[in-house]
Amino acid sequence: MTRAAGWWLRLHGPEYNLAATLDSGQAFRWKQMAGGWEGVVGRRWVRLEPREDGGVDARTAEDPGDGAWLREYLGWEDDVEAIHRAFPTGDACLREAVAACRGLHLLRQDPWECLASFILSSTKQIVQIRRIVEELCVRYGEEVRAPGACGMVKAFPSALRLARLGEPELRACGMGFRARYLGATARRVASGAIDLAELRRQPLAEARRRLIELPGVGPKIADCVLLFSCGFREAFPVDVWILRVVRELYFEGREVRPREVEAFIESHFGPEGGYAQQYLFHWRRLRAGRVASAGGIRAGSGRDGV
DNA sequence: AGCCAGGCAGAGA
DNA sequence: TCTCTGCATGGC
Repeated sequence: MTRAAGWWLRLHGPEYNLAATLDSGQAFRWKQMAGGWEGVVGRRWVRLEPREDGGVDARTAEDPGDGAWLREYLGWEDDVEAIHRAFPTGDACLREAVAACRGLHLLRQDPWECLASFILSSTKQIVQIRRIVEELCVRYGEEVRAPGACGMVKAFPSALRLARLGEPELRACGMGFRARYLGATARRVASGAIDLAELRRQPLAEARRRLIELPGVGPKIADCVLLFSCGFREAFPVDVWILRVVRELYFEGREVRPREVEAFIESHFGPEGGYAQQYLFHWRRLRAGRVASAGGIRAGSGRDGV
């Protein structure tokens, strides 16, 4: 339906958790504003508001059509109850994590935006990744129609656009040594040396190999792209938070080697491991008070309290 | 003030 | 194959 200020779309479904989904380190551009979340999906500005019944109201600046693009992006059709049933039985730790962020969905993002964002993520805190990505968009993204005084926001800049920039222009966004990796990978994507849209149609191992060939992309970032944009739900990115939480929950806090942790992960979590990973990651960060949208449930000073 | 951050690449063993 | 180190920048 349409109104003077734009278009509305109503998504019906049980218990979709916008805060947990949009503020769990999968995507970096969503802003919580006046009880809703505002961001850009592809070339569309979107405002999402949670509904009492668990559904979501979406406001757009232009005709959203049937909204299939938004349902796709939000992972709306993912049957999370079935996914929970696929988790290892008897894993009480995982059940607690699921309970703490019920309604969290994995997103299906644009592969280029996801890849570029995670190249910028290495040894950066999420708050800082947000700032760098925002700066990159403000400087080099194309305008997208939006409500408000300004009337527009910026899309995520294309690979071609970034490929044509020099390293100093990228560094100006505050990304430091990652500028060389982002520029080099942008050139590989822009030249057609790799087809990101094709990855989802390849076997996971093959897609992963292709991604790791890119400058600045190793196993962790490859897994993020596979999980957050290609729909490979068995992909399991292992970062410092996952290392920490898996050691705490399954190794009594012992400083076991990453190799050993990865072997455990591979044998334990199964085909929906990617979802399990996201629950554990977000739950652990909630507990550490590192999630802005958590508001009232912040734990103490924000330092890690075991 | 000093440690750490959704890691990766290159060097050397 | 593995371990170690440098890398830019800024939050806490």
